[in-house]
Amino acid sequence: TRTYNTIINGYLKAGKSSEALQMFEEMQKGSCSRDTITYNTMIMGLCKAGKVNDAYGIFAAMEHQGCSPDVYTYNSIFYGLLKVHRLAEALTLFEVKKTKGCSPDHITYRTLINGFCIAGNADQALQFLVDLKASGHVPDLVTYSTLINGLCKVGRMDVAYKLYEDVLEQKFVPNLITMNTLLNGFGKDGQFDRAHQLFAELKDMGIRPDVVSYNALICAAGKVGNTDAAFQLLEEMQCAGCSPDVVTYSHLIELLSNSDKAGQAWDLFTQMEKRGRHPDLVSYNLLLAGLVKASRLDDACYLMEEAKRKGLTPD
RNA sequence: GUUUUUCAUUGU
Repeated sequence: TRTYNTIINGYLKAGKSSEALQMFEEMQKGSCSRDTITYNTMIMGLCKAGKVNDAYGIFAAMEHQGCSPDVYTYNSIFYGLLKVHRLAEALTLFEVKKTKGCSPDHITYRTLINGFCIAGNADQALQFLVDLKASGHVPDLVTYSTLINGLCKVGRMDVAYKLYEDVLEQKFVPNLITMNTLLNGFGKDGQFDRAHQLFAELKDMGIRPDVVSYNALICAAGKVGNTDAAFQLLEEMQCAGCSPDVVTYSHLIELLSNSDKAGQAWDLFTQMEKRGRHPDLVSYNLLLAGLVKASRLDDACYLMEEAKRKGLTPD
C-alpha cells in the first residue's frame, strides 16, 4: 500500500492524473487495499490539478469504501473547494465535520482563511480567525499577513490596521511582507501619507525596504497624482541600492500616461529598455493607453508593431 | 529516520 501511495503521489506531482487514477483503480481490484493516505493523496493531487469534482467524488465515496476521512482529507477538500470558489459548500462541510468530531487544526484554519481571502470574503475569513483563537490556536504571522492582505484588497483599511496592531500586541515581529502588504493597502486606498508613514516605520524596525516596498509607494504617489514624489522615490530607491524593475517603470509610465505626459512616458519606456529591463505586455499596454489618450494613434500603432516584433502578443 | 494537506506583499 505504501508503495502504491508513493507512486500515485509521484504521478500526481508530475501532472499525470490519469495514470494516478489507474493505479488507484488497480488497488481496488488487487491485493493492496487503499488506506486513508491513498485517498488523501488522490484528493489533494486532483485538487491541485483543478479537478475538484473528481476529488470530491472520491471524497464522497471513501466512507462507503471503508476509509474514514481525517483532518488531512478535510483540509485537502477545503483547499479544493475554495480554489474554485465554492465557498458555501466549504462552509457547510466545515460545520458537518465539526459535528462528526473531527476538529480543525491550524492548517484547516489557514486554508480556510486563505481561501476566503482570495475569494474576497474577508468577513468570513475574520470569523475563522476568531474561531481559531477560541479553539486555543495561535495565529501566526503568515495567517495575519494573509488576512491583512484580504482586508486591504476590499478596502477595509481600518480593520487591516487593527490586525496589524494585534500582531504588534502579541509580540510578533512583522516582517517585510507584512509591512509591504499594509503599505500597499494604504497606497491603493489613496492614503499616501499613511503609506509613507509605514515606510518610515519599517525602516525604523530595521527592515530594509525592497523593490516591492518602493513600487507600492510609487504607486501610492501616483494614485494621488504626486508625480514629483514618485520620481523622488525612484531616485531614492536607486541611492539605496535597490534597482527599479519592470513594475517600477510600469507605475511611472502609467502615472505619466494618466497625466497627459505620453511623451515623457515614452522617454521613460526607452530608458527602461536601455537599462536592460525588458518591457513586457503590461508596460506596452500602459504606454499604448497613454498614446491613445493623447490621440497619438500612429505612434500607438507603431508601438504595437514593435511589441509584436519582440514576440509579444497584444491582448 | 521511508507515503498524503495549507500558506502572505507590487503593475494594465
